[in-house]
Amino acid sequence: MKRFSRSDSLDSLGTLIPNYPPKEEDKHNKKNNGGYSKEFQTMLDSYDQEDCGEEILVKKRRLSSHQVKALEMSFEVENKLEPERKVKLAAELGLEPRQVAIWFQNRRARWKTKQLERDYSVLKADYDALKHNYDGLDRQNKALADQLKDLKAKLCRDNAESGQSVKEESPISVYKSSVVEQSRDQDLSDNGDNAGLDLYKNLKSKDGSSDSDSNGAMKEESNGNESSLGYNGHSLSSNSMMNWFQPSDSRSGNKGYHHQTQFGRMEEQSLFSTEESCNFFSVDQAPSLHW
DNA sequence: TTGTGTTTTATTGCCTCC
DNA sequence: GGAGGCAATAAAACACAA
Repeated sequence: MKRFSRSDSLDSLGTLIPNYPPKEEDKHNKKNNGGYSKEFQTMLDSYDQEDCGEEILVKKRRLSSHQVKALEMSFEVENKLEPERKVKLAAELGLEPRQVAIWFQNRRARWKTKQLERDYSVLKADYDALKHNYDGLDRQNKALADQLKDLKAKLCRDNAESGQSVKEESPISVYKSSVVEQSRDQDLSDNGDNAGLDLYKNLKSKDGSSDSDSNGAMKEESNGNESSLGYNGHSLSSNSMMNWFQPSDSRSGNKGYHHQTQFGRMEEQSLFSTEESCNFFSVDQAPSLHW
C-alpha cells in the first residue's frame, strides 16, 4: 500500500492509480463507480471529506484487460523495455512509464518461473526415461546373474556326484582337472617327470573318451599348448591345485612353474571376464546421467 | 459471508553497467 | 553516481469453497 502525502496534488495520483484519470471505456464499466474504482472513489470521498492533515492511503488497482493485452503483446515482441518504448506504451495505455516498467519486470519474473517449470518437466521426463531404461537393464542383469549362479551350482553338484573336487569348470575343464588331481596322487608315489602325462594318457584310454573330442576342445581352450601336460589353458580356482605345482617345480625344473603361471593368467582372464560382465550393470553403481 | 489460497501490482534493497 | 534489472517481499485484488 502506497502512503500518499496529502500535500501531493491530485494529478500526481495518476502515477499511483492506473485508471486515474478514468478512460472513456472504463466509464461504462459497471464494476467501477463512474470510471473510478470503488476504492478510489472512496478514497476521493474521504479526501474531500476528511481534513485530518495526515496522509491518505492509495490502494493499488489492477490494470484493465485492454492494458494487459497490449502489454502482453509488447512483451511477446521483446521482453526487455527500452526507454522509448516504455514512454510510448505508457502514453498509449494511459499509464505511467514506471507502471509499464514494473509490469515488465513482474512479467519477466513470471516468465522465468514458468521457464524453470518447463525446464524441470523436460529434465524429469529425461530422467524418468533413463531410469526406466536402467531398471530394465538391471532386471536383465540380475536374471543373467541368477542364471549363472544356477549353472555353477549345478556344475558343482555334478562334480560332487562324480567324486571330484573341481569347481566352476566346464566339462572339459573338469575332465582335465580330474586328471591333474589324480596325477598328483600318483606323483606322491612316482617322482617321474611325466607322471601326470602318463596318468592322463591312462585315464583317456580307461575312460574311452574320444581323443579327438577332448583334444579339439582343449586345443581351442589352451591355444595349442595342450602337448605339455594336457591340463593347461583352463581356469583353475583351486588353490590346492596351484600349490601342488610348486613342489613339482623343484623336481621337474621349471615345467610346473610354467604351467602355474599359465594357469594363473588364464584364471585371471576368466575371473576378470566374469566379474567384469557381472559388474558392468552393477546395481551398486548408479547410472551416470549426462544431461 | 467469511476464511483461505492465488494472482497481480508495487516497493525495497542490492548489484551491475556506463 | 544514476539508471535499470532482479530477487524478495508486502499487500491489494480476486476466486472459490464451505
